[in-house]
Amino acid sequence: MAIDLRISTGSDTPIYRQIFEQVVRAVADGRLAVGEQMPSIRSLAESLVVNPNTVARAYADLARDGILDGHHGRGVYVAARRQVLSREERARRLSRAVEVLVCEAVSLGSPPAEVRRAVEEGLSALERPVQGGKGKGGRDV
Amino acid sequence: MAIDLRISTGSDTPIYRQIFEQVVRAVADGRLAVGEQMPSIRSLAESLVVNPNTVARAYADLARDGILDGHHGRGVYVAARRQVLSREERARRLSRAVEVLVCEAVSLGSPPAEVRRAVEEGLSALERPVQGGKGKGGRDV
Amino acid sequence: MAIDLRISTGSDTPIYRQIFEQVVRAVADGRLAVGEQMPSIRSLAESLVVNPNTVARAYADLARDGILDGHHGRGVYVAARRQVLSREERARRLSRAVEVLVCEAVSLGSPPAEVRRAVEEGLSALERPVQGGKGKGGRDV
Amino acid sequence: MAIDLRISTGSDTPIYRQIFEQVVRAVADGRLAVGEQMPSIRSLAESLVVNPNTVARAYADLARDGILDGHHGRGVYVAARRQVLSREERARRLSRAVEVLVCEAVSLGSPPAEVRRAVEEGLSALERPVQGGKGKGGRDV
DNA sequence: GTGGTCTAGACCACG
DNA sequence: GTGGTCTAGACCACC
Repeated sequence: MAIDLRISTGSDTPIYRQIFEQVVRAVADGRLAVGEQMPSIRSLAESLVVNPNTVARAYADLARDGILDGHHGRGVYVAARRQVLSREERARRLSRAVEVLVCEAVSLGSPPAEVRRAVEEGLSALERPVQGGKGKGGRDV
Repeated sequence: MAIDLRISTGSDTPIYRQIFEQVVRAVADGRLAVGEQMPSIRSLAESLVVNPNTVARAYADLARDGILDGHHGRGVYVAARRQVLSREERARRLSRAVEVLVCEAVSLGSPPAEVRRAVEEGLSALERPVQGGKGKGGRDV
Repeated sequence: MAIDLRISTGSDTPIYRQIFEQVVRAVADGRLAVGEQMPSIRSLAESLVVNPNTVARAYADLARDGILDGHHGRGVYVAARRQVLSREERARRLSRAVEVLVCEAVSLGSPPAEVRRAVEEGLSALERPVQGGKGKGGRDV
Repeated sequence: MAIDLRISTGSDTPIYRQIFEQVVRAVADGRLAVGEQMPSIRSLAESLVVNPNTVARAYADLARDGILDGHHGRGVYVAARRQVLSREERARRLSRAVEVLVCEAVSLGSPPAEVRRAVEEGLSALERPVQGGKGKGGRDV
């Protein structure tokens, strides 16, 4: 199998977004090579036990962002990586994401050191291969 | 000084959440002092041109998290800081927030170093409370 | 089995709070098992003849306290039990609840012994979970 | 001074109720003797720094329950103690108050032992003279 | 179909 | 005047 996806129905992240993010990450990691064929929408939906519409939405978002290509009946492929966002836009989105994190930390009363530790932990997982589900555990309801 | 709030109706962040976040940050920054009275639900709703229920929801969430304290007929006040959630719950929420950030970073193609820099920038605002300037003339509410 | 809820509109306890309390007790009693699906907001609202928002508020409060877990488009489920609040916060809330009870007892002229007896009676329901009887034919929702 | 009242504006118990309950308790304790004159509405309101309407409401509730008597221009007096509620009604109210406490305990995840301890603590304060404010601290906003 | 957000406006409790 | 509760009904996101 080309890619190992884990979705968690217990997460508050929508399933289509989880698929999106994990594919993006797999491409970034090199676990999915440029030109490689993705599983079809229906087969992936079946193996993940989710609605095909959900997979279709993830694939559509990935195609929109230039990570995947095709899906006109001949299969879906990993596209050549290219920057779709300007440097400014990327910085804006990153700092918005950080803002959300910091706000959560402040509202929790977590000190900066605790935030840094959590961020390092989150980032460290980035550079190592995935070794299982993340979040609250897959398929928990 | 009260507080200068700005909301954007076009954002994908709900209005009540925008209010929540801005109040949290204002309290963390020291722009809102403990014991200070917040604008009333009705007056804030009027100046933001949103429904009073929306403001009420934000205030209720802030009260639930121990940031504000509301009293029947007497207004809403900035509460003394206290830890409401258990250590486990805080860790759970913090790591979920980090995961969202990391996924966003990966999706943006931002390397870990860039994430760390952005986080440090976000955290730095917490460690240097506002020093009493009058601002640039934003619309106080 | 779902759950048999009854609300009274004439009570001074808000409807959303009545729902909250009954669900809490049902979970504590074992009448609602972890992972079990709750009736949908709309269907419960219809059978209780209240506004869906009222049920939604009760469900939201229950989710906030870690008793239920709701997912977009997939319904609301009984969550795994966990400690959400810090020890200090729990002690604070518990002692406030006790104070209300004691004041009521004093106002009623009930001696301490009577209060202790009533408390034991109230607590005993927690320690003997329901044993699977079908009830007396209450209107299940 | 005949009676020492402490009100806490930080409590979620209405001020008029706090006054009510403390007077009831003082009568039960014997700190207020039958026939003793109460401070006037306006003087009590002034010393507690609350609205006279609030004191008036408390006195009215106390008169309704047969704890106070008079206030037709000749002052308010502690009435002869008498049972105003039937045994059944008292039991019903007490068990409702216990129900609220138990529900709170369950939703907090506090075990029965913790509840018993908190109740004992609350009851023990009953039999000793008051030695200061209770709750979150008087006059805190 | 599900839950989440927002608006509009009513009514009540508290001070 | 304040905040809290409830209703009615709209629109959106997710599955």
